[in-house]
Amino acid sequence: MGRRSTHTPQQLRELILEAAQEIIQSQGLAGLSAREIARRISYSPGTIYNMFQNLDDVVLNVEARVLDALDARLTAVLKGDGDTVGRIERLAHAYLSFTQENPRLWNLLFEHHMPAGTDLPSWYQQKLEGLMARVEEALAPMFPAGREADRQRAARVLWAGVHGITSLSTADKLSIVTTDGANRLIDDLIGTYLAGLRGAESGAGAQEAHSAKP
Amino acid sequence: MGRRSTHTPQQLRELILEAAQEIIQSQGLAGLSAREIARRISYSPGTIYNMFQNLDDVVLNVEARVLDALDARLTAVLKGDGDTVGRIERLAHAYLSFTQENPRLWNLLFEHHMPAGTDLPSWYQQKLEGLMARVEEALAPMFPAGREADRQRAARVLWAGVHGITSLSTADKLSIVTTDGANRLIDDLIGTYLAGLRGAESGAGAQEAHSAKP
DNA sequence: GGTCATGGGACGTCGTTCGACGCATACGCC
DNA sequence: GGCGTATGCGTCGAACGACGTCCCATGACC
Repeated sequence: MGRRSTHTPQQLRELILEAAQEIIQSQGLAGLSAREIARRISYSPGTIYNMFQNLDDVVLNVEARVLDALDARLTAVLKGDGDTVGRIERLAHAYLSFTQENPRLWNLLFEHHMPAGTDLPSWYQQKLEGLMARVEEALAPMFPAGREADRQRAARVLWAGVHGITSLSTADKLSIVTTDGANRLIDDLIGTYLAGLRGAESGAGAQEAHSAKP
Repeated sequence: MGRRSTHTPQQLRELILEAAQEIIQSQGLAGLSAREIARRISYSPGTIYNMFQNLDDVVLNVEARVLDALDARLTAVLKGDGDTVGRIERLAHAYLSFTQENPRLWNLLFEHHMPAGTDLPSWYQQKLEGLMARVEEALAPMFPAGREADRQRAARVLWAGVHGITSLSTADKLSIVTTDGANRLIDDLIGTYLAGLRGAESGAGAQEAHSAKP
């Protein structure tokens, strides 16, 4: 069979990723197969291997799309204004909504592993750091200059905490009945943790939450 | 080939689960196959289907063993005494150590999903609640009688928070370099969250879900 | 001798490879 | 410029080994 010239290589890549994403979205990673992708885009399985190294490579690129979509969502939410706590809560709830709207795509990020011996590509790590940067950004007003390390740690703790609540709740492993439960837990985490942060600050006299340092 | 009578059904089950656990431990869930289990225990693949419904069933029972092992570890850690915060931190670090010693077994709990339409069995949910009960237990001294709902929420938030840190850290998705990083984040979470709890208590006499922000 | 655990082949699936095919393009020739 | 041929390479689909699962003749135990 000769070349078709119906799609440019770039279009073909997108076609494959789009199909793969749809399959994962509706049937989970376990439902993904090279043959099923090929069927959907009316190409043969072999063609996929012209564009990607293997199925893992396809999956990794779908993950990239998911991370981008999540980042877009968080970025949009940060556009509005409001007090610091409110912004953080909006971020967290946006994260939770995203995972609830796209549970299988989000699960993909954690159930798919690189074959042994190969690390995550650096662009992947950069996308992760970009997400974390959103939290640090929202957290910035609470930390005076010079406390970047503290801000970074707080951002990671909150990010991981929200992730944990989200993860256990979508996996149905937190003994939570309602969706609302996860939202409440997130508010509790953020409210209480930030209260603890402020308490430590004022208690130690090192810094004040919202006021400028003398 | 006739019956062997070299193993009782119960022994055979254990043999299968043991082999499956070893495979997952060394190669991850993706490396597990009925044929590989059969090879290791010197039975044929068909025999596995006499003892278990299918491979998912085998995996689910391996998960049960992992949950039991984790529970035993947490229980042992709670035996000692110390102040409340110390006990909680010991719990959390025990959880983290367990996941670091058995990363693939622990991952199993989250990368394996029930086939669509079937829920987690109730005994599985009970094991999860048993784990959560450990946290509530350690948290008990901080809550007066009548605040069981608050204690339950705090336990879930802390459990999920530690889980999130652990999860992202073992998946290498928290931009953490050292193992020590995860430990520090956990201490920060517990210390700061509990400080926030205490602040809310002394301020309002009792904490409330959303009003924890002063 | 009857029961039934067991072995192992069968079926349809999978990921991945690879050589043959034939379309799109480039070139040679008139 | 037009036409025929040669070349390159995108594409197909068969092939391979491994997979989950099913099935039933077999033959070891009671």
